[in-house]
Amino acid sequence: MPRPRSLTPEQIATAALAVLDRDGLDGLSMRTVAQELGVGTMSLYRYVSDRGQVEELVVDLVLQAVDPAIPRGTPGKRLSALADRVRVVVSGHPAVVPLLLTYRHRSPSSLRWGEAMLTVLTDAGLTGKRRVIAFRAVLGYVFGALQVAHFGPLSGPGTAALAELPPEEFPILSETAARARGITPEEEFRKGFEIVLRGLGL
Amino acid sequence: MPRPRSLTPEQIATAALAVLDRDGLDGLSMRTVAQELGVGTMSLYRYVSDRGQVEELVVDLVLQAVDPAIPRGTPGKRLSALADRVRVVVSGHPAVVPLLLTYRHRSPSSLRWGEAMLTVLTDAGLTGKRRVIAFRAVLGYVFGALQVAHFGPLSGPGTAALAELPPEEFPILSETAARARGITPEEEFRKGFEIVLRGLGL
DNA sequence: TCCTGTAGGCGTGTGGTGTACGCCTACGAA
DNA sequence: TTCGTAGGCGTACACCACACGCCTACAGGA
Repeated sequence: MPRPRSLTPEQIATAALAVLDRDGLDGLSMRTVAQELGVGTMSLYRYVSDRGQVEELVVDLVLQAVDPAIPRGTPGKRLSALADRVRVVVSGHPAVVPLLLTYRHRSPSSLRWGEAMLTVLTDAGLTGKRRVIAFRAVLGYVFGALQVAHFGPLSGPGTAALAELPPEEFPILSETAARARGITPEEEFRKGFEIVLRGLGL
Repeated sequence: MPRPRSLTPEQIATAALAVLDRDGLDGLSMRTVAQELGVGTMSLYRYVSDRGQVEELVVDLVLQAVDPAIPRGTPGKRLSALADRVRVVVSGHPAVVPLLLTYRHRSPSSLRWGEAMLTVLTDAGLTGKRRVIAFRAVLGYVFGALQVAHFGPLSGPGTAALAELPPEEFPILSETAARARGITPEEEFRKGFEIVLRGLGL
């Protein structure tokens, strides 16, 4: 066999994540990733079929850092801990947030995390269609909340602008936005997830 | 004053939405929108500062179709109806889903909808920090669920692939995915939202 | 040691993108 | 009729993803 491969998918993912962390999503391109690896742009195509696959690799690399082991405690505590692990890991790489929903379902790490969540839901007595709905609702909340927090953080200019809205037209929205300043992303995510848990009866 | 303006923001939004509905998000570009309007590409820049503003216009155009009037019924019924109006409107233009979370907070129509949701939450007795958390959780669920449904519908190839996963490694995930086939987006969204409502005590 | 087939590295080219710049001109007011 | 303003937009540039095909590094066989 001639010419052993010189790049691993993991190296590509690591390089892409470095670019993402440094220059954001706009800075991510085949050129910049190749440059980060010290390799020609077209060489990347020996290892991935297109840009989407690079994004897929980087999403999985990030989610690999989520420990899928099932924590101890009540079902509610277990689910909270599993969900919060995703929040912690993702908040370390905010630029990947927009990619999460697109590639989540193709990431093996995400699948392992999903199996863990479903295991806890099953232990809690959920089966059949109810379990499907519960799992999808949790998915929607977790990834939706991460994106809402990313694109419009409570301690950001967006919320500040809402607080300045004319009170005669938006009385409650402006008041609520003013009240929101200072709530941390961690508290927002955790208490929001508690609402979902309560809805599940856990 | 010479040369009256020949394009309105609404016309631009309508043209962009037509492109989006016809050719999807990938088909949306300044060139295609200009062509749709029968105008030169650069002429658009007399009316918008960049592509992002076109996307903003189209998101608001879509959300304008959401009636922000507060429905009758219990608080739970009111919130469900308001949320479902968003789902119905958005499902008519699936290609805008990825744009929603990015531009939601700059859309006047979205603000009016938010004020309506908050009004119901307030009528139900929520105030202060609890109201902030509740509102953000609802936002996270609504927009997250729409995206989850868009990128990985239960009756789509993604879920079918999950059902084929090795049962020894993903016993519950594969079983749950198999059970998911045939659940409509409407049912998924509505029952998921009921979980959130129950968590809010409504 | 040399040869050779395979597959990695990547330069070049194509058709797309967003948008800066600056010319031409249609138009309303004087 | 003239003139100033602002709309319309052609051209150009930098960037993008990626198809194609050449060159060459390498491992195994002779």
